[in-house]
Amino acid sequence: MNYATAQSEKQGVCLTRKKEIDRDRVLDAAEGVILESGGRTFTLDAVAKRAGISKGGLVYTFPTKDALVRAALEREVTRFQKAVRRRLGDRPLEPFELVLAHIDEALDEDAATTQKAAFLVTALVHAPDMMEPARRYYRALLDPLLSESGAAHEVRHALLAVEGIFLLRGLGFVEVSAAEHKSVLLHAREIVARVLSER
Amino acid sequence: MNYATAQSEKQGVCLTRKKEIDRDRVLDAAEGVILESGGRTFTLDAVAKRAGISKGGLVYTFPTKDALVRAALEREVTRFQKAVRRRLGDRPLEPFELVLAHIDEALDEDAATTQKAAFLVTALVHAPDMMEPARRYYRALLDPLLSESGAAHEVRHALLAVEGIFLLRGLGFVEVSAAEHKSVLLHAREIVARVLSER
DNA sequence: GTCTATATCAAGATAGAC
DNA sequence: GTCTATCTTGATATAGAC
Repeated sequence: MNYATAQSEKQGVCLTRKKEIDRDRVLDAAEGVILESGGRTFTLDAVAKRAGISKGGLVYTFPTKDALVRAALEREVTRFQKAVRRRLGDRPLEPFELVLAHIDEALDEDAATTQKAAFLVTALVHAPDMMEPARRYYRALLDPLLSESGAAHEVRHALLAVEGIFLLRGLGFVEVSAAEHKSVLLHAREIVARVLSER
Repeated sequence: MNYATAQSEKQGVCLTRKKEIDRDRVLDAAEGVILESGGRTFTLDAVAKRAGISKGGLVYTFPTKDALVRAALEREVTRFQKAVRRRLGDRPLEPFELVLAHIDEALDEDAATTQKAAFLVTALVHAPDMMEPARRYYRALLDPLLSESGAAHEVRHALLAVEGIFLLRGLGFVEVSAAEHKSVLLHAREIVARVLSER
């Protein structure tokens, strides 16, 4: 059957055959549009144009706008999550160490990446029920800290400060230089590191 | 002239004449729609219906959607700002005390009000350049803390944690009970109060 | 000053050619 | 699998009656 033939052709490495739409390239375009326009002109046309494909091709790859937003958010969250896990090596996911790794990863990303992730928040407005990936991530990070123990208080506070500057800046509520942002993260890191060393 | 007559009739207390559209009622409706729908069905029709007026009447009162969003945000920010100022009485706007008053006011508001304000963030996506009121407020609050002095570090950190839980919760990234939210704010308040008393 | 009815336009989604 | 062209919807904004 030529259907099966087409399938196998698709899965192999094709240098000569018709190009397939690169999902990552599309997601980059989507994030780029959101980042630059702040969400107002976050339209399928804009994404397609930026990705250098037609709207039909875009819609074929991501059947709905929700699917596009979900994929963009999911990619961003899992990328960050994997980077955090990598820092922990094969150690178990101990709550305080998880927070420390989270902060360290945030410190390592440059301002542009931070901004990029923050503006994904904007996308949520277009598809508010698509934030499950982000919710899962934050739950793992924050839930263990919502108990009432003293040290958890401190770590929770540090984590919230990190997210606070991240969101305030990303949403455009405050203008904060990269240096000031970094200074906040370093302070938070100090606190968590101290708590960890004192145990 | 009957034009002047109509004007004076409008300005006086009219019990019998045709009612004038209550701007606050409209803004309440706008916030209600945003709050319940998360911004997706934040449409003029929805606002008009909720306010119990026609779309024409709505558009007459707020000529554009941007004007509506701006007014809603401005009202919310100035309301909060005035409440904070009231706490300070006639004292000058000393940075640390300002932060303390900000936290105290946030503590006094119930969860619903907090959520309401947080979801106004959603409205910003519809009119991103309308956030000047919020930016002004945050600038006054945060800028004095961005210096490098040690005490400012601590106060800044506390403030950011407060805003962090506020935004994470308001945007739906984490599910936090009212009690947990309050606990975070109380911890932050403790820190700022201690810094103030130690000076 | 407020309402009804409508023009206008843009965006998400579809159908069919290649 | 991707593209062009089109359909459909729904939302902003306007025009004109009351």
